Amino acid sequence: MAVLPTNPSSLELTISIPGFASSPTTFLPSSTVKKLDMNRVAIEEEWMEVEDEEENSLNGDTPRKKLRLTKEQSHLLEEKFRTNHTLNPKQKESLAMQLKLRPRQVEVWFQNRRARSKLKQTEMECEYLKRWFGTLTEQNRRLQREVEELRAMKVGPPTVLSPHSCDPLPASTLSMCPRCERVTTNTADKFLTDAVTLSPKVSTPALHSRQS
DNA sequence: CTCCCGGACAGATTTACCTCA
DNA sequence: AGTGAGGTAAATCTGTCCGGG
Repeated sequence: MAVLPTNPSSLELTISIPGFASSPTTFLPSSTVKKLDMNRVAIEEEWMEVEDEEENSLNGDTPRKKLRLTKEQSHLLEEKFRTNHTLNPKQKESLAMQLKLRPRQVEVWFQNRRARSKLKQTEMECEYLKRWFGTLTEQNRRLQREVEELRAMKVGPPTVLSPHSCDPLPASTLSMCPRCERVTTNTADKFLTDAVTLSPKVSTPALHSRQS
């Protein structure tokens, strides 16, 4: 395995040898892998050595170690992600080279990043829908109150006004509005019920167009 | 057209590491 | 200083889709 002297001044984070995608577990002696500088072990021959070592130690019981990206690496990955959420093989290769990482690590990072941004988006939508639900609930309450008030008002002989001329219509005998010919009931009660049913339309928010 | 294979990806899960009480 | 809980992110696993032979 390639164990190189650490250089604390070049990195904020020091890392251990990461696992490889092709091998589910990385088994390296913990005494030797601790605090390895990722940026110093990434050249090809060294990775080959690491892979050999891994191959040889697959049956060991040393727990795999996890890579921690440096701030610089994360920053560059984020920058690339901002312009492109997926990479073609060429881009992946060149970015990996630039970051001194393996292409597989770049690929994994992008996969996880996509998952994180989708999760974030879903959470935002969830919050938005919660607020919308609250608004609708409140609106519904208001309309119910209004219905109750209108019901209370109709206790005496009801007078229903034509929606067009505002002329009083005899509600008890009304069967149809003379103008629009749509009211089929002859009771003010039904008229009021319809008014509630036909409450103002609430436009559905365009959830997917809110992403910026 | 169907089958098979390999690569890319999403989603779920595991796990190492970090922070904080 | 030590420790356990919880969070984060890298890595892995599994299943699906799709293009090419």
